[in-house]
Amino acid sequence: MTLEHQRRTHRCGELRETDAGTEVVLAGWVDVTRDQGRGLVFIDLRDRSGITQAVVEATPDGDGESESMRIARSLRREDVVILRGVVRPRAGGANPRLATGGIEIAASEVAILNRADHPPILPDDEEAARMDEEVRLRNRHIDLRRPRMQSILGLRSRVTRLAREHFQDRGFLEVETPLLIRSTPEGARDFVVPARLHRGEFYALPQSPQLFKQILMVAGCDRYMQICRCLRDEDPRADRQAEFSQIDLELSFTDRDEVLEIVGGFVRRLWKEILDVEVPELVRMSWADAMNRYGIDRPDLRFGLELVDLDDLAAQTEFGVFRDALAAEHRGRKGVVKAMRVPGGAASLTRKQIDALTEFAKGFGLGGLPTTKVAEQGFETGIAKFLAPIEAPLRERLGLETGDLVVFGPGRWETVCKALGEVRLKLGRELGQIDESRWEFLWVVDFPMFEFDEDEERWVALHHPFTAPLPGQAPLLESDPGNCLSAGYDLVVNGSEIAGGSIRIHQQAIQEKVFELIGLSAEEAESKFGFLLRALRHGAPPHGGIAFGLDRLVMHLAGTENIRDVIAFPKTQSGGDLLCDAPSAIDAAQLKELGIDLAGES
RNA sequence: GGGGCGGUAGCUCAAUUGGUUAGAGUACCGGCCUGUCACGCCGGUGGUUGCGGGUUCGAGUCCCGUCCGCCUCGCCA
Repeated sequence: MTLEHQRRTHRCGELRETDAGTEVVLAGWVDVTRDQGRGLVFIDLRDRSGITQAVVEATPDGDGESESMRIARSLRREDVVILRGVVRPRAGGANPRLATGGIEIAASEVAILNRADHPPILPDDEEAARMDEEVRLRNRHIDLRRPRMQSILGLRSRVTRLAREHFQDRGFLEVETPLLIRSTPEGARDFVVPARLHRGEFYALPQSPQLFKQILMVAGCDRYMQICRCLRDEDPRADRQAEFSQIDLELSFTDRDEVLEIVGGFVRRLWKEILDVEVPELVRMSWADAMNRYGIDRPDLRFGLELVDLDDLAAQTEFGVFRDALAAEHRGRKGVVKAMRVPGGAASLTRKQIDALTEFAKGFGLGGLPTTKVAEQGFETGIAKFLAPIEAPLRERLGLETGDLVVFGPGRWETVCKALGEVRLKLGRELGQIDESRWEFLWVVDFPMFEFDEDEERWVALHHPFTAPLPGQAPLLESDPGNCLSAGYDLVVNGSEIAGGSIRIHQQAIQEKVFELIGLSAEEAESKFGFLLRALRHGAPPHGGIAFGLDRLVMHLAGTENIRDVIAFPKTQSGGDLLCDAPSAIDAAQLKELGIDLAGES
């Protein structure tokens, strides 16, 4: 049998000095060749597992050019070849940069499985880092050959394998849920698919399997898991795609503590097995604490720069900005004054940087960003004169030291939290306060059930409208929905939300009440979510669950900040697939069959 | 929908105030080279400057429009 029809015996990253003397057959892509002249050609052969150097040599008596030598000299990058030879220690010294650097294959026979056209890009990690991502995405079949990308694909595969193993070992049943479902109100914009057999009607692609996994609980599945695709027609970000994956879980007869315990165990196992990092028992923080101290519902605990409440002290000053902020009231909530101590900030931040920070904060709705510097003799610059009367308690509360900068955020609570939270993150990054080697996990719990939507002038569910109130909080749905806490929870690592879920409403009456509060009439609720309400009537167990953002999880484990790096075939910011050039126009015949007329350009 | 940055050879980039035939590295093609591994040396091919329009004697460069990519605000139950 000729070489090109034989099977490889090893992969390109496997052979070591201990294999010396073995005859092997390797197949792969030509990474590069080094032609030393008529008598000697090196071939670096690459597959997913690594690179092995093969050598084609003229026979010592030099009886002219062999067929293998002729082929070897003709090889070009990314040609697909197979070769046979004997493993031997390197004659020319080891290459410490390769795992196989101690050996080489003395190739006796080389055959071409497939010639490659001149490749538009090369699968080189260093070049890829400089390359326009557009070019990489357009040539994804080559980009994915890079060692880094192969390694991430492998990592992602290990994560999904571990998830299936971990949860299925604990009684979770893997169940698939439909992709063509009913469009539902609330939440993100749906992707929509025309229904040929029902002219004028549409399926929606699922934003998540939420309702189906709840119905699986009603159906007695007890514990469900799925690695599923979710689709939300919203603008992407660096860590967000319209099409993404979740590790989706749901449990019956459970409570919040059990869910957090099970999920915490999985996360600790993941970090241990993938990164060999011991993650301690996960801490919990209330949403209110997170917002007040970090200005955000997913705090990055790798650094300080915490926000401190100053309402009482600010009220003792004559500073109009503080007094106005505190006097203002919005939807029953008084304005606040918060402050942040920036250690050493008086020296490390220039006037120009502070001005830029002010503009940055204004971008989040803050009226301004008063600051002052802490000197030996008192406060200097900025609003120092207003602060003089409260100097001693202010120093104590913020732990101020000479050389610090203090940043103040007066205004509506939501605005101050958002703006100072963003200022905190920006300063943390720019002042090099973030220890990239740390992993800071926490559960954020005790979310409010609702937040008020100023534009639509109605309550909207902070999590989703199937989230249950915390035990004992249900009466507040009637009396004070704005202060009713939910049984929702988010898992946060290093300021990034990697999982979120809740204990669900399993009683129809409470579900109807929540629908009513978010402005969904009984008729609408019945028409949009009737199948869920009907299920809740037919014996729904208490249940709850969670979903991991798989892509983001892999981003953290892989150490990348680009979600496209962890998705084999990602989309661009405008939702395009540059490899297959989707989306695209479709035939008039297809449109006709679907009963769709396109409106003219508007 | 808003804001910012970018688009010149296959790839990464350069091109003075608007001025000759748009250059370099690399890749690619040809030749040479028996221990390379970012191989080396010699020679060569390669351009709708994203696209369309305008100003100008003359546009990669200035103006208008548009497309595409990235970041970001809004949005993402």
